[in-house]
Amino acid sequence: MQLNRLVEFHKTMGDPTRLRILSLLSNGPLHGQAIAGKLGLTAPTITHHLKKLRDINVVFERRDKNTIYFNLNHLVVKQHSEALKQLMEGKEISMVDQSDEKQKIIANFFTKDGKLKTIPAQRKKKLMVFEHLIKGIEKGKKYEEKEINEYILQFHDDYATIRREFIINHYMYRENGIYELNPVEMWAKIEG
Amino acid sequence: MQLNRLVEFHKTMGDPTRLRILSLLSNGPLHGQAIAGKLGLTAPTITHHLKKLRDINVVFERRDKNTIYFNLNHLVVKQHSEALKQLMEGKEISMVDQSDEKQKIIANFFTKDGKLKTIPAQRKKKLMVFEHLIKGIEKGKKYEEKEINEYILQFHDDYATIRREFIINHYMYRENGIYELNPVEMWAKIEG
DNA sequence: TATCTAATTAGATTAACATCAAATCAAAGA
DNA sequence: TCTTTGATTTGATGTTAATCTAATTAGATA
Repeated sequence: MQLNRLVEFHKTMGDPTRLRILSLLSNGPLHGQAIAGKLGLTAPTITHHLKKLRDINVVFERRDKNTIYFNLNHLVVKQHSEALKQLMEGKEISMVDQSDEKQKIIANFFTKDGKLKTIPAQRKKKLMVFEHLIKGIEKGKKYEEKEINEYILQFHDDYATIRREFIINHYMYRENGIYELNPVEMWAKIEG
Repeated sequence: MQLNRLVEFHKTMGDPTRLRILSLLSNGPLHGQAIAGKLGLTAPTITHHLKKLRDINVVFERRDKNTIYFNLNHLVVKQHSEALKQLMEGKEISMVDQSDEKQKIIANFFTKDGKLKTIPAQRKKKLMVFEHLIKGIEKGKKYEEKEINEYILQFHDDYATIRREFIINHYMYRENGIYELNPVEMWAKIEG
């Protein structure tokens, strides 16, 4: 987890209007005007806040005709909450003041706001990146394919490819459309 | 959990300097000048940030001679992380838009930033307040007395009284100085 | 094509806030 | 009492950000 991302996350959550928007979305998708109405604010204000919420990937949108429905992405919230708790337990902020070789390689493939620039071509590096991505997935929890897609989307548009790679390299397994994290021993080995 | 408190918490966490201070404190207490030195900032700046961190009870201080050592309070961080996750799961923001009778009584005993104004004299109300306070304690986890004190301190100065009440009314039990939450069935009953 | 609807952008206003230098405060020790 | 040391307060400065109104864009439908 990068310090920057964590700061942006909390800065975004530190506003009553945005928390209320998320609270509304927790009951299901809504379109902009509905949100504006329920909160007694104007449409531009809602657009403003939704942009910030999108920036940290905690909401995403689906279009239907002229109307855009905004959806909540629970996973991203959980991931950041976890990161903060770990920071409090003395865990290092990686890829910022970390000089470790492996961390440096990984950092090269991400933008400063945490997006994956490209999927590495080299197998070894690719696996390092996947191991990093998988960190937000909880052990022992069952995920719908849709949830996995939304989770990956915060890092990269091509969620289908990456989701497939998670399976191929045994980071996760799938059963009847339900995904779950594999134990570490099963993951593809990074040689060298 | 009140919306205001959650907003203040996240606003406070949404600053790189403050996250770095907390990261430093996770390795043990430090005094102001030490923090300033490590972060390359001036003393007034550190004072400024520590005040904000104290406001949300995520740090507390102990004096030794002329020097003030700042300590991290893990529990409060965990509590707020949990509250946010629950908000995302559709749980209501209590005591804000909640009209429920019981919630109203409780709300009367707290300031808008979550401090307990007084310990209720009436037994029934007192128990309601205790049930509210205990919400940040994790089931099945063992706590040192010191941790319990620090946890209570975020609500009220007289942590000794309240800690004792927790035991008397069977919200928690103590064994060899280690505290743990009791199952709900054991708690004192609120009649009426 | 003209029109309706939902969302966004632009620009303005106002409030909050991070940081620093200089001044002040408070406890300890000489 | 005087000095030292660590922490805080004050005031200034520059920046970020929440919200609104008015104007604009972009799809959909008639």
